[in-house]
Amino acid sequence: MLYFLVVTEKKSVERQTQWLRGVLDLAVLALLAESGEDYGYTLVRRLDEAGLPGMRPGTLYPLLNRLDSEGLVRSEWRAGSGGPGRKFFQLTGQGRAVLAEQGPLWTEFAENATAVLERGMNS
Amino acid sequence: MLYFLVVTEKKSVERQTQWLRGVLDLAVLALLAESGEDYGYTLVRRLDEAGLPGMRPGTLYPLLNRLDSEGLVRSEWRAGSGGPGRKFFQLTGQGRAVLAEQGPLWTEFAENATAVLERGMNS
DNA sequence: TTTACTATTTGGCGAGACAAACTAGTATGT
DNA sequence: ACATACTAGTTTGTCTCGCCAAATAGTAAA
Repeated sequence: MLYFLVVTEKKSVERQTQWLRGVLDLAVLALLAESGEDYGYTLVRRLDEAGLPGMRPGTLYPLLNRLDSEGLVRSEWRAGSGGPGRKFFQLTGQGRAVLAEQGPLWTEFAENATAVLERGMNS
Repeated sequence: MLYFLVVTEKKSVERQTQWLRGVLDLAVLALLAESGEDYGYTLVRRLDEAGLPGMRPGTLYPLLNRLDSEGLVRSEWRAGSGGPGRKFFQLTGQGRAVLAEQGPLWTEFAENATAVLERGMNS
């Protein structure tokens, strides 16, 4: 019974991380748009607070570098005030454009998916 | 310029297919809950009508078999009235339980993600 | 018998998320 | 001085799942 609980809980976590696929990068762009700039470590916290928990460094940092090499963000090393150096990221014009273009598409998709699930659950 | 258009359009499509990860199976369970039973070919159409377009047979059929082997649906071959045989799927109790448990989690996740994106877009 | 529509199967590919281990700078308590 | 803990970022190998393409086949209409 405990085993069952553990398994289903693990499965839920795995599923939620699947859900992040494809929208995590938009979420990061959105957080950068909101704060002007930020670095990886605190972005993890902000994602967590925003209800998108469980981000691992091995997920976020490669993503940030990917966004960088795609030109959606730019990065700059700065000395850390208390702690090691930090790589600050900020949105580029291109990044802002992608966010403006893809954000509404996500909203629409999410609404459609939610509608399907709720119709199914109420039958 | 045309090249650019083609590329960004392709990227959008790619992104939307990423969004399906982890929720496509719930959507299929929901459609089966709604209709009692159904088979692959028409599920593609129903997904399309529900705003989750572009499903390929190479995606849906393996998914249905996965759900079958996980015990979330059960399947039965029946002769097709006009056309080849059809493999009908219907929800099991376990499938219904998974839908009831995971569906609300999706709703919550989708709302959180949407909120983050919208805060980002309005700043 | 050719064409078109319906229906399912199979195989290979690739993006990206994970876990885990690693490097390192700073701060705190003893 | 030393151990410990916290902050910060990197690297590597593995796995899932959705994609594309192509094969297989039954039925129906021309």
